[in-house]
Amino acid sequence: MSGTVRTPLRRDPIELARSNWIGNGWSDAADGMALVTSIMRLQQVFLGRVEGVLRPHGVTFARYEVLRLLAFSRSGSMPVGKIGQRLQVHPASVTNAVQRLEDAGLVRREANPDDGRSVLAALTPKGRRTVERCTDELNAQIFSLLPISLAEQRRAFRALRGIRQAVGDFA
Amino acid sequence: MSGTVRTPLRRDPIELARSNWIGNGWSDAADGMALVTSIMRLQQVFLGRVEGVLRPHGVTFARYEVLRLLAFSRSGSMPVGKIGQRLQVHPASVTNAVQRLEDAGLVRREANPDDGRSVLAALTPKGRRTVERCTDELNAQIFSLLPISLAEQRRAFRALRGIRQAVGDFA
DNA sequence: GCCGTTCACTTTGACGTCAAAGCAACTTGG
DNA sequence: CCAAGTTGCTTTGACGTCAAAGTGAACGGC
Repeated sequence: MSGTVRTPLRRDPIELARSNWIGNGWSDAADGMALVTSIMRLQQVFLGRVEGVLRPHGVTFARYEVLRLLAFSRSGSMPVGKIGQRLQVHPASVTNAVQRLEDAGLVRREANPDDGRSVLAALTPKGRRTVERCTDELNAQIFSLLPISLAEQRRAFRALRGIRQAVGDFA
Repeated sequence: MSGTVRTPLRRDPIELARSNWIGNGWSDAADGMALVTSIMRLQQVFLGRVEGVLRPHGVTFARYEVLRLLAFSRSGSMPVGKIGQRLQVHPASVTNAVQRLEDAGLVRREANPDDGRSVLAALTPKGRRTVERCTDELNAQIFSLLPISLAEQRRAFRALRGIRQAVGDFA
């Protein structure tokens, strides 16, 4: 969709919605609506950019996150269920991602010797090379180039972390 | 998935990732990574909550946004292309949403008398009743109850708006 | 007045996400 | 020690999103 918006809109559509909210007597919800909507929109923007960087490497953001997590782990492998907990995604999504990563030769499935129900996902050498390259590009092209100051990034992060904590994302 | 996370994680997984970033010498990208990841995660959380509120009304968030936009318009109708621009979503997504809203009797498609290529989506009375009920519930159950102060909501909104503007979301 | 281009929308296909159901392995109470 | 319940993962189905291709209407230059 990024490529579809020919002309940037004159006025911020979220400010417009906020005005409409206030005009309808919903002032007490206007700021929350604006914040939630902003988050929705930015997720869409960032996801598009991130996938643009990752596409040449043949991975999506969901799969990159799995690779990244495995690369940080001591052994380079982890039970599928634990991946889901750490990334906070549905088990079915992890199954899907690991399946495709395995098809691409970036990950190998192994039996868990400690638990016959569990499946380990293990990084292959190719997977490790891929994740390092992807990380370098994401850092260089996106994460280190956000168009607001570091101080503002940290402030925004802290505010959002407050929400995440309050909704029970972590203790 | 909300219902799938049994136990909140001990430590914030994003803080963990941030530590790993710094430990790997990617300090200049760590804050950006943390902010982007937070946005991704919160989108998931809020989308889940919003859809939970809307589900009993038989609409999804994507469809609700279309209804809400139409309800704010003078005539209660709008070309589908303009809907896509205002909501900043791909034309195919609008086609999809309008199709399902029409199937549910919440919207009617009409020819645009001014342009034979264009299709108008027009709110039906049932659509208008639905969107008002949905808005009331979203306001009461989500937007007016965010677990950070109004001041923090506004600060976070402004920081995120700065990003949205910088990436060309609006002029 | 025509032809080529642009524009508005739709269709198709790939992908990720969640919910719910299914299955096999592990655990627990009696 | 076995039946009942729980846990870890997979499968299936519905939905939204984007990219790319397709269709038909409108426009613009000659």
